[in-house]
Amino acid sequence: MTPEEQLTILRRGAAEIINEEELLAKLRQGRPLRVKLGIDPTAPDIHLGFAVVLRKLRHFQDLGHQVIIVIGDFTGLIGDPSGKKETRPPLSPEEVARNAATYREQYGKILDPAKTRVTFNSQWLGPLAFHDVIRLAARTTVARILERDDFTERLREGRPIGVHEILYPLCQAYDSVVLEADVEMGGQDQKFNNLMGRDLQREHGQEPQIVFLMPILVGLDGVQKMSKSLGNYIGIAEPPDQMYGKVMSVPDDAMAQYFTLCTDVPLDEISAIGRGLAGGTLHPRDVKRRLAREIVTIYHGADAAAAAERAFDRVFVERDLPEDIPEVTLSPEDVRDGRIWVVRLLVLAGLTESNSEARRLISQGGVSIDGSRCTDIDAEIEVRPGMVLRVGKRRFARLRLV
RNA sequence: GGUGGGGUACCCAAGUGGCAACGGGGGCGGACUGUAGAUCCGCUGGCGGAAUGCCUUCGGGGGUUCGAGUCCCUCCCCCACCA
Repeated sequence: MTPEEQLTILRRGAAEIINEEELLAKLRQGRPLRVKLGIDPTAPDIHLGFAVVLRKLRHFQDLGHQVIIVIGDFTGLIGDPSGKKETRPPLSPEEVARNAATYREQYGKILDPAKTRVTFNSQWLGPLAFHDVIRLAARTTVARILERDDFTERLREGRPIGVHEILYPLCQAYDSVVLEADVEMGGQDQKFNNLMGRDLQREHGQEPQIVFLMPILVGLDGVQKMSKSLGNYIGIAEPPDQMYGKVMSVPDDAMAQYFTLCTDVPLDEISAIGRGLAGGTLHPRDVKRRLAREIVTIYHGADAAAAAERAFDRVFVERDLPEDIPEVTLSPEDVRDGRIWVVRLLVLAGLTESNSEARRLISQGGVSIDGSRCTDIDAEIEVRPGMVLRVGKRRFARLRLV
């Protein structure tokens, strides 16, 4: 494949490439490029937002390039300050190790493990002596580092900035030097850090890396970036049904971005979809169903996606019961004369956390038993095995008696 | 070392003697529908099988008061500015 063709593939979805000419020049060298991605091992599960970057790495791999994942077990001790409004508490070595292990398990769903090299930056950052760190720190200035948007903002708002946080970009940049990276991949919020790598490589007489930035995927709320801590994410290891449902809850406005960044649907087809939506010839729901199918297929296969769609329709479109309902066992002492108080029943079934919550849901009309709504807080329910309790649209339990 | 500002529920944030605690976000439920999308409405400490009922909660611990998030004492923690 010609370098120009490669560039076309790589460009898909990219937010910014600094810069394309240099990337093209590197591609023309005809050797496998070393494409680096630093991982901050804080969130243990890979979600679609993070997958955006991994998928781009996969594109590089498919074009014959080498991917190097740097698990930032050392920088993880700092916690990437990017985009953070506050200092992040450092992770313990145990946490870092556990999270790194999870990553190793999960990235194989996207990357080709045979073409992926995994490194830990404690390997080279750990042995540095304090005087090495000082020398490294001398390569840049406080003013330069404070240029970073998030630092500037925190400074202005009087929020704390730890001295160790200032070292973060330097550590990451040093990774690039050690690995002689040709390209550093990252989310858009990594721009500053990745540029620092470029500068530092130049100082070390290396050919500077290409800074390759992908957009930040918006989360399920449609506003904030997808992240584990905000709870607005779709994990790539989540079961198909759950994944499908979550994709269906993506706001309409975010669909185009998801198609571009999370699926392999060709770009011209995506813009055709966009036109169809704007012109009213395509129904947003159908488009979203397609999106959900595409995404679930990537991580679980076409069969699972089809099954997830059926399950979704069953529960949310037809308002029918799902096929698999968790069973709950009642013991005889919970039941008196074959009856039990609804509130108690819901709590015992684990459908509500407290009596108060159960009362609330009942009076709001959110509880039904065998399909008929129960609005009486005082109701005595005659228990029968196989009875199905439903709270809201999504919580179910089937009764079993001992 | 000095001065000043803070710690309230999942988060943000009001509240200077009557507080289970304004408001926003989030979450949950309902209606509607096009899906867990959009919009509108409601709920959002626990116990309590109906209470103007009881218990627990405003950084910790004491105290004043019929009554304290609110006043007093003390301790802990965070931040900024000056040096």
